[in-house]
Amino acid sequence: MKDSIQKTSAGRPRGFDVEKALDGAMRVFWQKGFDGASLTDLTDAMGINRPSMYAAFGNKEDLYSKTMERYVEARSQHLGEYLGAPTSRESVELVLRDAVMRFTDPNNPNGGCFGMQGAMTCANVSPQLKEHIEDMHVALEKALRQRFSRAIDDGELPRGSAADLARFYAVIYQGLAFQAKAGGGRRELSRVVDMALEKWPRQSSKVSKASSFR
Amino acid sequence: MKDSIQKTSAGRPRGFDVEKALDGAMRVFWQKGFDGASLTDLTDAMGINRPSMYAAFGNKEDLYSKTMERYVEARSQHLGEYLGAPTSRESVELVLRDAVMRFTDPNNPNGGCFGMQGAMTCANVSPQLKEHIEDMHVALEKALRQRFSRAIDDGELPRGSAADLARFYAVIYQGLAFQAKAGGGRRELSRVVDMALEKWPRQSSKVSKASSFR
DNA sequence: CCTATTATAGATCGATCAGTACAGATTGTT
DNA sequence: AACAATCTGTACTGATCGATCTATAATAGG
Repeated sequence: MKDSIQKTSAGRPRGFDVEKALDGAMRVFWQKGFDGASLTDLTDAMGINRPSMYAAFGNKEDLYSKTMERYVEARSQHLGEYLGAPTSRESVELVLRDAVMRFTDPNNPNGGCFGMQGAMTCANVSPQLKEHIEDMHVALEKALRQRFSRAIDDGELPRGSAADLARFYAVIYQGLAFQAKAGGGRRELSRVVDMALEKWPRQSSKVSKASSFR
Repeated sequence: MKDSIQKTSAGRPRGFDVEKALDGAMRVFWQKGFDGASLTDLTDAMGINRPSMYAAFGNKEDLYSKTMERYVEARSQHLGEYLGAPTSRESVELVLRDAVMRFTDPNNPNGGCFGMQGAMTCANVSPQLKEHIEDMHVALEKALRQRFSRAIDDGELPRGSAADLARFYAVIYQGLAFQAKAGGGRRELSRVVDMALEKWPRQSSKVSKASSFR
């Protein structure tokens, strides 16, 4: 039989696209959270009915887990690219600029970050999934920290600053995600990124010039 | 009878403390979100039964609204004090330090900020309440902006920086709240506050000098 | 064609949801 | 003591929840 290669499995073929369905489910979970999304909401958005969903994905929590996985996979792929930039500062800037674009994407019905939405609404899921979601959020900070460590080795950054910088920009990232849901537009959030990469403004009376702030 | 002064209302007196009950409800809403919190969860935590809750607070959404009001009232009171500091920078520092303490308070079973939790889990509430929650979040940024405007008039800050600074520190605030839920400890978040009030670290070997991005 | 296998569709399951009816309990007023 | 008013506790409502049963449709291998 040599199955397992998912070749031509006998039987009626699936009448929907799994990834499209996951995208539909993600939209609903993103907008309503885990508890707020009902099976009716989900299957409607997925374009399938209940038994098809259960056969293909297991149950509601499994479906949630799979949408989350799909989301983080796409995200971490981009993250990897950005962290490949020559300097850590360029890397961070790429990450943050891209974040602003995504968080404020008008094509994205729900602003912000699906992963963060998940972390705030996963109170009623299994401990394992909860832990998995938590790990996911540490991933960004961890990736940044590794990138900054490399920058230290390269002489781009002073020693001992990797962990602090990683945490700082993780906070910026997450703050941007929330602010995007709270009315922050693309231009405004871009200014925040500018500032996060700059410094506290000089005293007024004089100066301002070099720091500029625009 | 000149009622309305809520004096000695005839009838059996209420057997519970309204504010204690609201605190119990807040804990549940904070942990589970609006959809995730069931009436059983809520009344258990409030120490009362269903009819008492409905008689005293209206319905689930009203209860949610009242816990939120109670939360923001306490918060805005402290905020007002902090913004009264001599300089805007002191004000911001007080706000952020206090935020870190609250977000990471071990007595607080749920980390982070209840208001932000609300913004992420209010998809299934009425549009009015949703709007009210949104306004609430703009309030911090607005208060900061006014404080920075005053600082500009005082000559503490360069002209035209109020809106940007307000948005920047609002992002920091909200990022801290989320990071507190994602494992960030008190020491780590305090370092982030330090950095938010400082500047990007100097280059180690040479410089990236004026390049400065953007 | 026949059988095995898998997916779809509608109906339905027990459990739980938010909300309430009703009877008893506790107060102030007369 | 009697009454009106208010709160509490139990049990219940219809609706909806997540999940499944059953029947039928569609495919592959024989």
